[in-house]
Amino acid sequence: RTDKAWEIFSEMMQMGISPDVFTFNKVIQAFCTEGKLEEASALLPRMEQMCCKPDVFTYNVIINGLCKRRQMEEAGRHFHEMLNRGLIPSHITYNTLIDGYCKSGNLEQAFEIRDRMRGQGLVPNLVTYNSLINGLCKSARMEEAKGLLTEMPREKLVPDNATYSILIDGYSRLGDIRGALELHGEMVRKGFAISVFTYSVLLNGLCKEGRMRAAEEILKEMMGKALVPNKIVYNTLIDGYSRLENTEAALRVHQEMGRRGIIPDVITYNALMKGLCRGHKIQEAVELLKEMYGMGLVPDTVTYNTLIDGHAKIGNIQEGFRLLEEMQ
RNA sequence: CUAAUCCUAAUUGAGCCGA
Repeated sequence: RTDKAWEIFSEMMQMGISPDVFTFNKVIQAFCTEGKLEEASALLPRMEQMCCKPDVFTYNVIINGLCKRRQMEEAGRHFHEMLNRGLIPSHITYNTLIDGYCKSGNLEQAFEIRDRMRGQGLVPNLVTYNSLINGLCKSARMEEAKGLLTEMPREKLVPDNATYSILIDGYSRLGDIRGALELHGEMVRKGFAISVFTYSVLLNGLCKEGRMRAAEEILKEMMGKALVPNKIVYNTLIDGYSRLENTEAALRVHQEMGRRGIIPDVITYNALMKGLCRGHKIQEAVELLKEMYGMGLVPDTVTYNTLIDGHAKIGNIQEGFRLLEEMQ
């Protein structure tokens, strides 16, 4: 809501209340999260003339906005700009850049930033490790990822739920369910407080492999620890059953989530429709479209693509085109 | 208010590219 933020910001200036660094940082952050990075950068000179110099937070926010949009060259420029201004980058500055480079697939540069961080006397922390491990996992470099995990205790760092879920997800996406389950077993053995989030990652891995029996077991284990499944957990299971065209089971999970008072979202319905379409139960899928509307949910591109694809696959091109028009 | 604002992990479609 940059519009609103900007409005209030202007209003406070009109009232003669001068903004401070904090105020500016918030406005800049708002622009960044909306992807209006030009506007965000344009505020730097303005804040200087109005009240104050940009601080490390200011730069972190901007660099993060650029990293999130994979504009790494520009992020690097801002990083150097902050150095030129005599500002000392923090852990967060470095972590932000490391994550950005990892997500852009430039692991080399990510590690270089880590070294630079060390050179400045800053010790890589948990987020640094998690970001790098994530980068390695996404590049299918599991050995090195695991290597970083084992290196953590030497740095007096304790892996957290993010660390484990990153690795479990990494193994899962490479089809290495054993590796994923092994890590899970390690957490259980250690008596680690596994979160619902982490469970959902493992469940997703099992579901993608069609291991629904195992998934149900893990779900039981989770609930046995008094953890409450959330929407994502249910959506994941529905997707798993849908991939196997087990529409009965998918619908059963859908009902179960309703019984537990969890409101389905667009993803829930998209996953259900996928199963029905694959099982050639297109009519039922279309029924769900109505049900969605009834719940105040707005079908998205995925919804329509699923249905159009379903119709196309059974040769009902005409209905496919009708849906195409309906979505426009 | 202010030990305030900034960093890391999960769920849905089709197509394209690649093997």
